[in-house]
Order: sequence, then C-alpha cells, then structure tokens
Amino acid sequence: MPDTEKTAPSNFIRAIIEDDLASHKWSGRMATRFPPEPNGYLHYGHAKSICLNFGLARDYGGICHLRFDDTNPEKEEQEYVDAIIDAVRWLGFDWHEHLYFASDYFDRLYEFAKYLIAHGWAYVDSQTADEMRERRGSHIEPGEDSPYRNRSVDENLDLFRRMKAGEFADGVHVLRARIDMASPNFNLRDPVIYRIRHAEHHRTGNKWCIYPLYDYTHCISDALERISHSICTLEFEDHRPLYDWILDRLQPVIGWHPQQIEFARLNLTYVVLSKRKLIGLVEQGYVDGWDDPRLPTLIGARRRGYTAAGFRLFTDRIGVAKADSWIDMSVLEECMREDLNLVAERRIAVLNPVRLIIDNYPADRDELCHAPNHPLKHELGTRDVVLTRELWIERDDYMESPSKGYFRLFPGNRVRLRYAYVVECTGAEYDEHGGLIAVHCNYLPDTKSGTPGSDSVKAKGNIHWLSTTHAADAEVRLYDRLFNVPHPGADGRDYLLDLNPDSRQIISARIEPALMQAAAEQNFQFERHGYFVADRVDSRPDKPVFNRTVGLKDTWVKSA
RNA sequence: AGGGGAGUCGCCAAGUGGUAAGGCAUCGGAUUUUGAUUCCGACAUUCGCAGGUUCGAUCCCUGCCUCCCCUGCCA
Repeated sequence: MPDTEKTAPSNFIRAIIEDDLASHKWSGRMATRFPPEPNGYLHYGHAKSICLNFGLARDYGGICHLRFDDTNPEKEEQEYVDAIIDAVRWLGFDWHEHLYFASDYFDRLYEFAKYLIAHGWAYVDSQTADEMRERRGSHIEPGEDSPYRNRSVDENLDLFRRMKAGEFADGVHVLRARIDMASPNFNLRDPVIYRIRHAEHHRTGNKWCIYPLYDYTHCISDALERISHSICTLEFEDHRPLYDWILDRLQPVIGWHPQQIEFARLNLTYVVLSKRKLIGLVEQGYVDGWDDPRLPTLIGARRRGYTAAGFRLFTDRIGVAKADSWIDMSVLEECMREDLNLVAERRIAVLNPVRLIIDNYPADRDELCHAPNHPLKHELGTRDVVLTRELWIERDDYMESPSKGYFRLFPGNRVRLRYAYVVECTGAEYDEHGGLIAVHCNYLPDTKSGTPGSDSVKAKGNIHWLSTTHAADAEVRLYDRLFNVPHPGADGRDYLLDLNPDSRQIISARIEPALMQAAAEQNFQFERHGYFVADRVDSRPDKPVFNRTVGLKDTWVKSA
C-alpha cells in the first residue's frame, strides 16, 4: 500500500478504537478480522468490509486476520476459499500468518459446549424443527420452554457425546443454549448452537457429523484469536447480546471478550448485491459467469479493469456509519477514473471509424508523430504514431450541420489532429443512402505539433486519428451498467425486468499498433473515450481484447 | 409483550451544550493539443417534527413521525 494513500476521515469506529488505545483497554492490542463464509464470490459490499477491517488495522498499527467462517459443510467449498484469498490479496491487503478457519476450532468449540452443558447453560433438545418453531412464540407473545429443557447435565452430556459419535440422524437432536424463551430478542430464545449434519466438510472431511452454528462459533473464534474489535454489519446488532452472553459464560476458560461493532452495509445503485440475485443472473445466463465484468463481484470488477486502489479510495470516500444509505454508482465510477487517470498510459483507438482524407497530403508519405504516454508523467516517454493521407477518425467527430457549440469537424472548420497538424474541413462524401463514407480536409503544413510556431493557428477542436494503413483491429467490449434503474427490483418488481439490454456491446475497433502487445490486465486510457483494460481471460498478444472499464466524463454529451 | 437500530445540504458524512468539518455532485470562472485532467470561487441562519430545560440546544428532556433489521437446525 503506498504511503501516500490518505487515511480515511474520522468515523465512529475510529473513535472507539482511539479511545480504547488511549485507555489501554485491550492491553494495547488492536486486532480486527474479515470473516467470509466460503460459499460464494466476494462482491463490492465485501470490498467495503475488507478495506474497513484491514485499513483500520493498518492505520492503528494492529493486525487483521482473514478467517473463514466455515461451519456449514453443505454450502462451502475450497474453490470459494481460493477465490476469496485471491480477491483479498488483489485488493492489496495482507493477513501475514493470520489465516484462520473456524473449522480449525471445532475441537475446542466442542469442549466449550460441554463446559456450557456442565454449567447448565446448554441442553440437548429433541424437538423437530417444526416443533421448535411453534414454540418460539412471536413478536407479541413469549416462547414456550421445550419439554426437554430440564434434562439433567449427565443426560445432556451423554446425548451430546452420542450426537458427536454419529448415533443419530440429521435433525434428531440439537444443542441449545439455555437462555430465555420469553426474551423479546429472538436470538436469546434458546438459540440452537449445534446441529447434526452427516456431511463432508471441505476441510475436516468426515471427522464431524455435528457442526456449530454461526452465533456460537463466531464470538468464540474472535475471542480465541484475541480480536479486539469485531466489526460486522447492522443485521447482527440483535445478535450482540448472544455474542456477549456466550463469551461471558466462557470468560473463565477463554478470558477474552472482543467488542462487536456494527456498521451499515453498502447499498449501491444500478446493481444488485444480494447473493440470491447474483446467483440468478449467473445461473440463468444473463451474464457470462461470476467474473463477468458487469457483475458487481470483485472478480468481475478486476476483469472489467476496476482497480484495487479505486476500491480503497471508494471506501474512504463513502465513509462508514450506522445509517442505511445508498451510494450512487457514479461515485464508484469516479473513484476508478481518479485512480486510472494517474496510472493508465494513453493510447489511441477509433471505436466507430470513418475515413478522413487529407487531400493536400502526399499519398506516399509516412510521417512520425510523437504522442506522450501520459500527459502528467513525462518520464513515461512518448511513442510514435504514423500519419498518412488517409486516416480513421470517429464518425461523431464530423457533423455536416453542426449543432450549437460543436467545434469538431464540419465544412469550413479547423481542428487539430492530435499530435499532428491542424486541418481544415472541406466537405464529405456520402453513399446513395445518405450514409457518410469519408470526410475531406486539407492540412496546414506549418502547424505540426512540437514544431516552432505550430500554435500560430488556433483550433478549438482536437481529435484523435489513426492511419488506415497502420492501424490494427481489436475486439472491444463496451460495458455499461447492468441495470438501467437505480434500484433494480424495487417495490417487489422482478429485478430481471430492470436489466439493461445494452449493458454490453462488442465491436471491432481500430487501434494503434502499440496496443497489439498489451499485457493482460494492463489498463489504458483510450484518449477521448475512457479507460480500457486488456481482458485477463481472452486477450492475447497480437489478438488483444479490450474491456471498457469506465468512460471519461463528457460535458458535451451531457449538455447535448 | 414486542425488541434492536437510524434520521445533519442532491448523495455520503464529521461534529457536539457556545452558535454546522470534509468529500462527491452541482453551478460559475481560469488553464488545457483529451469537450478529460488540473486550478480557483460559490454551495445548510440550519441538523425528521412539536414542545420543554438553558443565557444559549443539532447536541439534554418529553411526545410524535418516517425508514431499516429480527420468529434458519444460514452466515
């Protein structure tokens, strides 16, 4: 991480940490964790959490663990573990040796459960799931105690041991915390902490047939790792009393009790971040897979050309608080532009070509023009582009009858061919259907960029171009937002109805030869268009494929 | 017998009994061989509403309104 990266502004979590550090509350320790469940791909919302947890550790001289919350063998897979590790690393963070799995704690979790049973704080319930639900009560009435709630410690211990030994089928018994069936907080109405699942776990194989649940596992994992600040999203606020209840009981044997702090999860316009909806998009083929550049997954973002630094900037910019809020997609896009503007080398591509013929330029002439690779970083040098009599220019850089304020090519107007000469437009040719075939112009010989006096002739317009004899072809994928409304699926509408049918357009573009050797994942700015990246999956040297990451801001189309 | 949270500029978001940071967006203007970038300037007499306490309230008290979360053997 560059030192130049500014740290985030003050927020309530930083205030808590600063107080704790000042009061030496955690013996000076500062440790956070990012605790994904390996049951899917990480999305933009996770990026907020990752940047928050790792960023806090970085800024306060602490550490951030990467811990997989892998307590549900039926949903979790190694493939996801690997993808998550890649994604966190890609975002620029390092957990050093602190890579953990809740499943590594299964033995201790089991012992702690026996401790709870021995103290009368947990019991084996033998009701069916339906019976448990019926007795759970509701918002206006308390729950009823299970008929098994007062089994003896010995019987509970025996039953629990036999659950572990595999003597019972799935669902026959569960271990529950004995708290309060009348609590207004449902999480305290004797929550289940262990269930029987005869399923193979991606890490522990068939060693276990009982698996602990989240509420029981998470707090203990945090405590065992000596986490100081356990940061999670708002929906876990109601779980905090349970988190505290368990660690209070286990205080004598664990001796550490992290503080759970909740923040508002990310809501972003023009995308969906719910796992269910993302799965729907992938499985029903609306996108090409989990790494489709239009999907708000981190693997998709990476393929689209979004940068890790852009995500970090985004996280700092949106802040963190407890109020539900919606961030507009344009904020994320602007963060990407901001980073890309600094790092992306400039190149030329003509996406929608039409011929420009310089009538007074010799047909046999090849002239080198020098284009800087970056306007702000001269140390990045220049490259040569060849000027010839016949060029490709953008179709919309010519207007037969210019609208008000238009200052590109139209009969009688002058524009500068970027890095080359000023030309004066003389007219255009059309086919029998009125389609534009070619634009004609004459160049002004004394105006070549970089030569003395080249600025004597002023031209407000400045257009990019490529020699028709030297340009190469490349596939370019123009990505746009996946949905065309800010809140897909709002008010109960089917979110698929809000899909943007033009979220991807694949075209064949003209590119400058220097682009032919683009390395996978190399970011560029195609001048006057936007930021593009060589596709990390399909791009090949000599056969590059570019994805549009995000367009440049354009105050002209906005006013038009 | 309900419980837990949240409401400060268009979007985020600090702040806190002493008279509303910052960012983004927007609008002006300058610079510019990208209609980009950069730069400069403008941008909440007001903090969900109504009362109260106080010399003084966004902050404390009371009442109300709106929004979000909670009855998986998911996380």
